[in-house]
Amino acid sequence: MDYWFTDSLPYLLNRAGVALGETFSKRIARYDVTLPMYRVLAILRQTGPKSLGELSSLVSVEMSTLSRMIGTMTKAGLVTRIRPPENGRVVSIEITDKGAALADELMQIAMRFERGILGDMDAAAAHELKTLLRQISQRIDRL
Amino acid sequence: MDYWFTDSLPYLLNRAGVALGETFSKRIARYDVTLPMYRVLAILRQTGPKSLGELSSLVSVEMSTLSRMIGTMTKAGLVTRIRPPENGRVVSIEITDKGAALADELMQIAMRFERGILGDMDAAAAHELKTLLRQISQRIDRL
DNA sequence: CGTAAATACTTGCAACTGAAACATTTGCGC
DNA sequence: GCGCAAATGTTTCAGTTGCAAGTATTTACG
Repeated sequence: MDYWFTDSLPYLLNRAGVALGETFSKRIARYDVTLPMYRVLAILRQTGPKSLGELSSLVSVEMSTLSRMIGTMTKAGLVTRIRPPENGRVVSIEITDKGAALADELMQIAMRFERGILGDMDAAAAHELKTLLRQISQRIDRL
Repeated sequence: MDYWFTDSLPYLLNRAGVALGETFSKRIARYDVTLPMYRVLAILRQTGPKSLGELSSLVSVEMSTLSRMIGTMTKAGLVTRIRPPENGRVVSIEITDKGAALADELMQIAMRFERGILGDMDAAAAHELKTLLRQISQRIDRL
């Protein structure tokens, strides 16, 4: 057998992803935000308003799930749903001041978290890793 | 701001992981196996019987979830639960012949799938990627 | 040896998820 | 313009998940 499952890319990717996600989730739990919520906030904060569909693909979350999530985030005062006059079937999600402040705070935590993990890793290697991950995503999309 | 969320490691990792998982899940759906089930089968097939706890950490799935999953896999005749005489509180999960045959078939698909993604990527780069992913997991475990 | 603590797993329950059905708005062909 | 198909979100419902509590077995300790 020339194939070893625990050396396969999907396995290693999942393992690292789950571990990272779980650990980071704990760090932000006290802000009453889940990891996907943080991702939404960070993206809105750094790239401005987005439609549900755009957000869905950016954060890799099903649209139905995201729709509900935006509902609870709206109740929490972190984002607002806006129906743009020029296109009535789109919903534009915008971050509130409160949401932006929270995003800033959480991104500080994320920065430190990432440094803690990549910290003593060769900077070039870290960059290489990210480049490869981007390539993987692209290749799958084209598949 | 010297931090760009969509360039962060957890984001890129999640994005690639979700995309890979979704695509591969579709490829094995017709065998009536979910992705986590495939992982269980592959590990059992390649490394022999495992306790629930071991499996849980190997496949990154909660033990309660896994316990139920093993239940349905047992009903499907893919694995068996065995209570070893020497330690009655452990449950040893063993793969059946049917499960082994399925695992072999699915691993062939996984092999081709991985080749399709890493195919035209530099072999050294692919290896580097895996090494880095392993390092990430280790660093988090120690965190 | 008997009881308390630890280990390993299972189950109950509330919350969450994904697929399908539904609703609304837009654009296209005529 | 009018009807119909496509685009975009929302809601419903059945199935799944994770946490906490429960059960069973083994180990430790007085």
